[in-house]
Amino acid sequence: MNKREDSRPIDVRIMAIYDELTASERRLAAVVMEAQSNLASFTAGELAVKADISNATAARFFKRLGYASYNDARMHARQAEDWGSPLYELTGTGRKRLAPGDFGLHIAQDLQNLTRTAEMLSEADLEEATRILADAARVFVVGFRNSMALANYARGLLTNIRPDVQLLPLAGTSMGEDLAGIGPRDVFLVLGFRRRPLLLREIMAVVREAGAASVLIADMTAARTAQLATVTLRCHNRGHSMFDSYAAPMSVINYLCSSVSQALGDAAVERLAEIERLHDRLDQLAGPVQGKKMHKE
Amino acid sequence: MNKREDSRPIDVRIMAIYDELTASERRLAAVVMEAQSNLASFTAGELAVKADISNATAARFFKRLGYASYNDARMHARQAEDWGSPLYELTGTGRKRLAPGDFGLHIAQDLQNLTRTAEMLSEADLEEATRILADAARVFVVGFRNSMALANYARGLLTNIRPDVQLLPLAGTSMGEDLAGIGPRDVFLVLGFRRRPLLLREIMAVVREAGAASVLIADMTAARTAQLATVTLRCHNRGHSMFDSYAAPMSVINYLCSSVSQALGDAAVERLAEIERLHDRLDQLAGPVQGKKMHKE
DNA sequence: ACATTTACGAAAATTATTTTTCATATCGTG
DNA sequence: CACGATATGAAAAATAATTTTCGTAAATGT
Repeated sequence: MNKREDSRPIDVRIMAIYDELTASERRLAAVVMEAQSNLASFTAGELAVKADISNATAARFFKRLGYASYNDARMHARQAEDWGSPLYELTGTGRKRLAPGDFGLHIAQDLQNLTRTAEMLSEADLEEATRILADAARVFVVGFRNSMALANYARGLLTNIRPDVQLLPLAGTSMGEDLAGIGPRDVFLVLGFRRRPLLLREIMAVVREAGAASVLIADMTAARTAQLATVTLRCHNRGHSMFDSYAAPMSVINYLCSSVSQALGDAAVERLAEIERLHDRLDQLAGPVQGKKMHKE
Repeated sequence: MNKREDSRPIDVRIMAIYDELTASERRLAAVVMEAQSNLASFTAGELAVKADISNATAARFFKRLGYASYNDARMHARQAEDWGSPLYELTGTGRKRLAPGDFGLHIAQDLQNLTRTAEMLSEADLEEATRILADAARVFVVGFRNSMALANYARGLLTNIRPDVQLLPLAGTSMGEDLAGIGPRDVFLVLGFRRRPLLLREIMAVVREAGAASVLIADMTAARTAQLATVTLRCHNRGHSMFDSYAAPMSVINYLCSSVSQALGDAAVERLAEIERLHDRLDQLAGPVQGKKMHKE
C-alpha cells in the first residue's frame, strides 16, 4: 500500500486487489476495464447500471481502489487519456511514437485489410452465403493448413447456433469416408486461403457434383477454386511482416455467422441458451473445488 | 427550421453558426474544438473556466448549438467518440455506402478493436513476450472454448519457426499427463478469452509453481487470470453483433510470432524453408493420387 | 444624449450525481 | 440454528453541476 501520491492507473489498482473484491465489485471492475480510456465520460451511476449494481456499491468501489472519491478517479482517468490516443495518427499523417517492432505498422496493415475487404465484399454475396448456410441440412466446414484455424473458428460459431456442423478434415478419417453420402441439401463452408492443397479443389469438385452448395471464403488469389464455389467471399490478407493476416477473414466469419443466426431466428437463440446452460453445469462440476486453491500464491 | 433528429457532430454545428457567435462564445467554441473527442470527460463548468466565461454563457452556448442541454451535447459527443475520428467512416457519410445489413458497422467495430488494442498494448510487454517465447525450450499453446481457434492459429505459426511446440488440450489425453514434467525452461502461451473455464487458472497456477513463464493473450476482463501470467497482452474484442470479435487477437498473435521469428534469426528462416520444401513434396504425393480416388469412390 | 437592445455574469433555483446511512439478506461457523 | 461478519441496495443526505433569473454594462441606433 502506497501512502504518498498514488499515481497507478486504475486497471493496475484493480488487479492489485482483485481477489479481495466481491462478486458485484468484480462486475463493476469488468465494466471499468472496458471503459478504460473513456472512463471520465461516464458518471458513476452509468457504470453502476452497466454492472448491474447499486450506486452505493459503485461509490464504495472507487474508495476501495484508493481514490478519494469517484471524481478523483475520474480526474486520474482523464490524465491517462492523453497517453490514450497516440495511435490513430499513425496510419496516415502524424508523428509516430512507437518505433521498435513496428507494431503500429502491423496494425495499420490490418486496418487496411479490413477496410479493403469491407469495400469489396458485396452485400448480395453476403446475403446469399447467409441464406445457403441457414437453409442447409448439414454444414461441413473445410480448411487445410493456414485455413485450419479459421475453419475451427467458423465451426465453433456455427455449432453455437445450429446442429449438424462438421469439421473436415477429421483426424483419423480419410476424406473419402467423410464425403460419402453428401446430398444436395448439404452445404460446404470452405476456407481457402493461400497454400491451398490440390486436394481442396478436388473436394469442391466432388461437392459440386453431388449437387451441394458451397460458400468459399478465400484470399484474393483464389481463382480456379472460386469457380467451383456457389458463392465466394474474398478477404484481403496481406501481412505486414512474415505471415499472412487473418484479421479480415475472422471478421467476415463472425459477421456471417451472426447473420446466419439472425436468419435462423429463435431456433438459434434457443440453442445458444441451451449451450450456455450446459457450459455452466460443466463448470460447476469441475470448478469450486479447484477454485479455492487458487488464492495461494 | 429545426430538424427533428440532428446528428451533426459538434464541430460542424459550431462552424455552421460561427459568425453569429459572440466573442465569449467563440472562446468557448475554441475550447470545445480542442476537447474534441474527449468532450464528454469535462463538465460544462470546466469548459467555462478554460474559456474564461461564466457557466451561464456556457449553458446558453450549447442550447444555441441545437442541443437540449449540455448533457445532451455530452451524450452526442460520447457517441461520436466510439466511432468517431479514428478511421474512414464506412458507416455514415463515407463515399462507400456498404451499409444495408450492418456489415459496415460490423467492420467499423473491428477497426475500433484494432486501434484500441494497438493504443493500449505496450511495446515493453510485446518485447518481453517475444523474448520469453524465443528463449523457451518447449512451448505449450493453451486455449479452451472460444480461445481454441486462436490457440490453433498460434500453434500453426509457431510451428513454422521453431521446434517443440505443443497444442493443449490434446484430444485423448487428460491435462495431468500433459502437465507432468514441465520445467522452468518451458513456456506457456495461453489464450484466455472470455468464458474461461476454471481449469485454465488452475493450469496457469501449476505452470507458475513449476517455475515456467507464461504469456497470456486475453480480453479486457481477464484479471485474476492475468495475475498468474508472466506477461499479459490484452486485446479488445467487443463484437458488434452476437459474438465477440477475434480480429485483434489474430493480429496480435501474428505480430508476436513474426517478432519471435526475428528474434530467433536464421534458425527460424531455415526451418520455414524446410517446411515449405516438405509441403511441396507432400503435395506432389497426396494431391493427384487422392484426388483421383475422390471422384466417386 | 437617450432609449433600446444585447451580452454577460452573479447568484438563486433546479436538477443531477455521489456519498452515507441504515435495514436486510447472505454466508460461513461454532 | 443462532451468531457475527460481510455484502448489498433503497433511500436519505450531501455535494456538485446546470440552468434560469435578473441586474448591470456595453454597444447600437435614433
